[in-house]
Amino acid sequence: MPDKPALEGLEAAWAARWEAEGTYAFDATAPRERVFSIDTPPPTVSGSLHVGHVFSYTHTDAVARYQRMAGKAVFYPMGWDDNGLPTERRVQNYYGVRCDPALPRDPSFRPPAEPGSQPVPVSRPDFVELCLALTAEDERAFEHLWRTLGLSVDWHHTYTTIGDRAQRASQRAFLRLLAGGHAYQHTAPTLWDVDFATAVSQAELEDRERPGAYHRLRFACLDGDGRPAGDAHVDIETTRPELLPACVALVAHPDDERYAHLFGTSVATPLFGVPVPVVAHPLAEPDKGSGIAMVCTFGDTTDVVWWRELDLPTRTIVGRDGRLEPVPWGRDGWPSADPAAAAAAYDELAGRTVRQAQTRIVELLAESGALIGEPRPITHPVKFFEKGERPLEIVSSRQWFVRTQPLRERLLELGDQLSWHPPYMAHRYRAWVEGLAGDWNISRQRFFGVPFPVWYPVGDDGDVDYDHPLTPAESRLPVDPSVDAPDGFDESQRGRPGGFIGDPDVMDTWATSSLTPQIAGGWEDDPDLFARVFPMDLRPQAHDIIRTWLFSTVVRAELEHGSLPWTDAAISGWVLDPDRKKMSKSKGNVVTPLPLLERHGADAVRYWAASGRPGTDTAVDEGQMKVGRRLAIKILNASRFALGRVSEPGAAVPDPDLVAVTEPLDRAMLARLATVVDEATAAFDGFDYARALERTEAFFWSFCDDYLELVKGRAYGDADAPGTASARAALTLALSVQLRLFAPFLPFVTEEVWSWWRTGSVHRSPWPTVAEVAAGGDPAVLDTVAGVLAAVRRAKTSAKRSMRAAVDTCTVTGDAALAAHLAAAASDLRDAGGITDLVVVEGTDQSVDVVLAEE
RNA sequence: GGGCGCUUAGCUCAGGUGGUCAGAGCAGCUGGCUUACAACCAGCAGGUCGGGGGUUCGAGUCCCUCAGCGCCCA
Repeated sequence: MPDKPALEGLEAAWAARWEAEGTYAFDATAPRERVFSIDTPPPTVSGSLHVGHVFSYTHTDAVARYQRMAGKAVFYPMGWDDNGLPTERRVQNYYGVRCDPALPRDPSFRPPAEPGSQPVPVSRPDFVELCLALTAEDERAFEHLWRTLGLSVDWHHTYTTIGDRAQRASQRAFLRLLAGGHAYQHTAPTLWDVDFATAVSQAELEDRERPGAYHRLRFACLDGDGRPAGDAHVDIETTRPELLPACVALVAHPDDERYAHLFGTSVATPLFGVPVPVVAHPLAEPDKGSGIAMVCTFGDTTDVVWWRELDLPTRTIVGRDGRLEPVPWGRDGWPSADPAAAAAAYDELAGRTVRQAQTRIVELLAESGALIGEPRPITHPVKFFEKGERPLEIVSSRQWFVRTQPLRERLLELGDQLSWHPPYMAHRYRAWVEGLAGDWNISRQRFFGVPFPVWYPVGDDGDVDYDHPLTPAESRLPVDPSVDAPDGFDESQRGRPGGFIGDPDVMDTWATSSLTPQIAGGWEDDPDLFARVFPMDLRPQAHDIIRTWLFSTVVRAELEHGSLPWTDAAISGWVLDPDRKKMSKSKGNVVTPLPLLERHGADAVRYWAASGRPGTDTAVDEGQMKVGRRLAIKILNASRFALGRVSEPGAAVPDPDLVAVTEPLDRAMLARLATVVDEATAAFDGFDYARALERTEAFFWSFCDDYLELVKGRAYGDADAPGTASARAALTLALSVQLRLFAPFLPFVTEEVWSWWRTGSVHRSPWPTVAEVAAGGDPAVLDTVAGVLAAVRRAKTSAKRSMRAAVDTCTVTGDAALAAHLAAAASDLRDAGGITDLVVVEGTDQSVDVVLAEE
C-alpha cells in the first residue's frame, strides 16, 4: 500500500495487466445459460473519435462488468464498421483519388503523397486497397481509446463489417434470402442520389424544407375520341414543371366535387400533347394547390404510390446522372398528338439537369400560354439522402430488395417481445415498422462494400439474362464477382456472348451490419460458439438508429433464425456539447475524448458518462468529471485509512468476517449497506447503471463522513478488544463490498485498491450479495448517532471553533428508541465529537443541546 | 400534421406502484490545517416542483388542458 496513493498512471498499468492476464477473456466453454452476450455497436472507424463513443460504450461496459461479476461468462467482442460510404469519402479526400471501376488494377499504383487539385482515377481493386489501409490505421486509434477508457472487451474477439468473415456471413445470408424467396431483383422506382450515384433506402431519407414554386399549368380536356373538347381545360399546380414530359395522369380526391366530372376522361399535356387520364385517389389533397395533381414517373414518393396503385404507365425522363434523357416521341409508349412538336419542345430540355430543364420549360410554357399567372413561391419538404446535398431523384433501375412488407405483423410482434430500456423507446420502432412504405432496397452502386455473390449469363446475342442469376456454392464464399468467375465459366468469358457478367453492386451497409450478432458470434464458421452466444442478451445503441440498425437486425434474425437477435435493447441518449446543443462537424462543436481522458483520468470520465441515465441526452460536463476524479481520490484515501486500521503494519489483512461484527453501530452500517447492495443489484438487472452508481456513491460519502469518523477511535484500539475487532471486521467487509459496487464504474481505482490487499482482479470477484453483510443490524442506530454528531459539528461551526474543540456536555432529548440507539454507540459518539459528558433525556420532543468547552 | 420525451434550488439532475419527497452534486457564502484525504473537512443559505383545471382525506408523483424546448416520423 503506497504512502501517498495517486490516480496517475493507473490506466496504462492496469490496461496492460488485464491484457496480460486475460481478465476479460470470454470462457467459450460456458453453457448458454451462464453466458451474457453483447452485440457491441461497431463504431464507424472512418469517423472521428467522438465523446459520444466514450459515453455510450461506458454504459455498456458497466453492464458487462456487472454481469461478469454476477457470474456470467461475458461475450463482449469489439467490431469495427469500416464498410461503406464514410470510408470511401475519407479515402477520396485523404489521398485525393476517385474510384473508376472501368480501370484495370495497376500493379505499380501508389497513392499521391498529397491530394492534388484534381482527383486521380484509380481502379476498383486499388481503391479498395486504400480503404483497407486507411481503416486499419483508424482502427488502431479507436483501440487505443477503448483501452484507455478501460472497456472490458475481449480483444481476441474482434470483427469488421467488411473483412472475410463479414463478407462470408453477408453473402451466405443473402444467398439464403434468395433461395427462400425473401430477396428479389426488380427494376423499380428507386430513390437516387445523383452526386453519390447510388440508390438510397427509405431508412436513409430525410426531409428538408426547401423553397420552391407552384407553377399553374393548363391541360386541355379531350373528348371521347381524343380530340380537344372545345375550350374546356383543367389547371394543375406543380413544383416540378420540368417533369411534365413524364406526366402519366392527373389525380384528384374521389370526393372532390370540382373534378368529379373529369374522372374517366382524358386531358392533353401542354407542349407535348400527351393524352393522360384523369383519375381519383384518396392521397390527392383537395386543399393543396388547385386540388388536382399531375402524376409523373417519378417526381416524389407519392407519385410512386399512385403509379403502382392506379396501374399507370412508366415514362421516365430523368437519368442516373440527373439529366433529362432522350425520348422517342410518337413511339414505344411515348404517345403524342403531335410528335414533331413534342420532339421540338423536348429537344430544348434533353441533356439538361433537372434544374436547367425547369428554367427552360417554364419559358416554353409561358410562350405557349400554358403557364397561368406567375409561379407562386412556397417552401415545402423535399427528400434528401441524409448524407447528400441535392434533392433525390426517383429513377427506374435494377435493384435487389428484401421483402419486408409481408413481415410487418411479425416485426411488430417481435418488437413487443423485446425488452426496451427505457421502455418508451419501443414507440420509435413500432412507428417505423407501421410506416414502412416498401421493401428494403439493399443494392448500392458503390465500391467499398460487400459485393452481391451473383453473376448473370450473357446470351449468345449479347443480351444479359438478369432473370437467371448464377450463384456460388456457400463453400466458395466470400466471392467477388468482379474478379471471380462463376462455376462452369472461366475469366476469359467475362462480358462475352455466351459468357457472364458479375453484379456490379455492393450491399447496403445496413445489409451487412444487420448481421453483427451473426458475424461476431461465428455463425456457421464456429457453430459451438454461435450456440453459446446467440440469440444475444443485449443490443446497446443510440436512439437515432432504431429505424436502421436495430430494425434491420431484427429483420435478418427473423428471416434467418426465426427469432429475435437479442432479448434486451438498451438505448442510450446523445451527448450534447457543454451548452446542450447537438454536436455536429458543421457547427464545429464536436468534443474529442482523448484530451478529456488525459485531463481528468479514465475513471473520472467514466463517472460522468455513467451518471447519464439510460436514454437521456447528456451534456459534456467537465464539472461532473472533476467530481468523479474527487470520488476516485476519496476511494484511495478512505481505503488507505481503513486498511491501515485493520491490521498491524506489514501484516496481512484478515479476510472479511461477518461473525466478528458485534457492535450495534457496525451492524447498523452493514445493514444500510445491505440495502445499497440490494438496490444496486436490482438497478443493474434493469440496465439502470446510473441508479446503481448513484446509490453506491451516496452511501460511500456518508460512510466516509459519519461512519469512519465514528469508528476511528475504536479501530485504533487494542486488537484483542471485541469493540476493535468488530470495527476492523466491519471496515474490511464494507470496503470489500463497496470496491466491488464501484468496480463497474471506476475499474482502475477499484482494481488498484483491491490489489493492495486481495488476490486476483476485483473485476473477476463475485458481485456482492446482501447475505455477505446481513448481520441483522438496525440501520436507525447509525442514523441517530450520525444526526447527533452533525448537531455537534453544527455547534462547533457556528461558534467558529475547530472540529477538534472539546464538548463539555451534549444533552440529547428524545424517545426511548432514540435513547436506546445512543446507548448502543455512546462511546463512539463521545470519541468522534470530543464529548466529555453525553446526557440522554427521555422526552417527547427531539433536540440536541451542545455546550462547548472554554477555549 | 402525428408520435415520443423534457420543463423540480443560479447550473446539471434524482425523485419504482400518490401519504416527512421538497432532495443531491456543482457554483455561492461562512468557518476549520481534525494523526485517510487542504486535489480536504464542517456548516449555511437556496425552489409556491412550467401555467391552469380535475380525481383524492392527501399529487413533482395520476387524468385533462395550455405553453415552451428537444427528438423521431409524415
